[in-house]
Amino acid sequence: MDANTNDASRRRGEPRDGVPGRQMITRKALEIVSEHGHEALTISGLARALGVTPAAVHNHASSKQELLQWVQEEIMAGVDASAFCELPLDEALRRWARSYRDVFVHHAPLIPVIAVLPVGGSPRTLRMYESVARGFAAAGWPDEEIVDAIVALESFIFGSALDATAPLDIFDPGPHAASIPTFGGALRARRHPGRQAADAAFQQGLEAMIAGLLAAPAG
Amino acid sequence: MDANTNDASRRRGEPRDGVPGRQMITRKALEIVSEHGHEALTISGLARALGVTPAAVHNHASSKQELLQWVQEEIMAGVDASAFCELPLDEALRRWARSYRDVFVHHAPLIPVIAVLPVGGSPRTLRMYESVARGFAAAGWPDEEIVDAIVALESFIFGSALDATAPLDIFDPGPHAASIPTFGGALRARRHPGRQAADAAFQQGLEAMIAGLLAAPAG
DNA sequence: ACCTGAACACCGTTCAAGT
DNA sequence: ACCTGAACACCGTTCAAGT
Repeated sequence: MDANTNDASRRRGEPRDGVPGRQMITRKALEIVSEHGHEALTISGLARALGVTPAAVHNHASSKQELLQWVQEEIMAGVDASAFCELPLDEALRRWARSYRDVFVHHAPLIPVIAVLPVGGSPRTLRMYESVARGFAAAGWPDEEIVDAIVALESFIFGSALDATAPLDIFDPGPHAASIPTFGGALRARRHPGRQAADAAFQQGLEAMIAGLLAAPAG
Repeated sequence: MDANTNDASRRRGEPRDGVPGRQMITRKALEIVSEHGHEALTISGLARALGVTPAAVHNHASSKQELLQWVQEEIMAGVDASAFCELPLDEALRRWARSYRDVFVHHAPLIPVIAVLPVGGSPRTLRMYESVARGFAAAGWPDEEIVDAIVALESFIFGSALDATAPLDIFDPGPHAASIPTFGGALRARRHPGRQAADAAFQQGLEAMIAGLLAAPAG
């Protein structure tokens, strides 16, 4: 039983007891995404969960885009980019990439929307990029190669997190199993079942990309 | 002027001249996505473009999910996985990955939806996986490593295509430019401007991942 | 300052009724 | 077989009116 249940007896214009504000709205939004997926994150549903009207939410977040930026800022707080000033580049990249992906696996359904969200509205995201860039620079990378490397890693991270949101039976060939003997055999030979499969693929790809990047920093 | 403009004078129940059917619906859906982005691909809008009611579209595709599977099957036809039976694995992977990404950059806004769509409904997608798996197997890869490698590459491909859909100014730091000296400098030092930036990051990442995978097939 | 209530222009989906 | 028309339960967004 939540204190924010809809109270139909409240008269119009009467303020609510708990000030909604950005903080409470963002918190509730993350709660909804965690429990019911990103398709459940609607202004209307959020307002319902807060016990107010959709128009009241719009009074704080002037658009759904702004609401998503609040969520982005909140989520990026979980990404750990602290290793770049203490560890060698490869180890720092490993830690950063894992925590980055973990955050988006935990809030998986938000990936496609946050991956294309401008970062200017999220100071925390900018600080993360600054840390990663410093790691590359400290390792002797030339300025003009750094952003491409970061974008490539981030693409892999987002793609992997996206993959982790796919249904477990995404590779189920259905009635066409007979036409894919090799791939079907490879599917059955996999070491890690269910949810762990996506993790294993991420680990393998991350090691490959880091090794490949650090072996050929000239692009 | 399209022949499919809405004809309000047609009486109810009267069949249309051009049979809509799966083929015409899919064609129109791709047209809409190419011209107006994936957010414009709605059953209602599609019906409007076809000059019928939304219910008429539902008569063929019983849900939006089914419509998207038709689109998936159509789009995957553009992915070239033919190189795996004629070229060395690394070169075949390069060709496949580039054509795969090109297809989804061309139909960019569909990535987040198709990336998590079960493949059982798309025979063409299954055939593609079979070709890639055969390429790995022919190169001597053990069965249990193949799927993870494919998934890792695919995650990077989807992530890169997703990145290509991001607004050009996604890295614009806005009022916080002063707080990111290193990253800001790296942004200005990039060799490739605008749309080419995403391509460059993809190329660098692809070479890194292929090199990394083929150097350590044991994962 | 902040909310309600009502409106507007949309969605996807279902289904009886028509031809 | 295939479509229309109407309905249902939703969206995001705006805005006058209330306190």
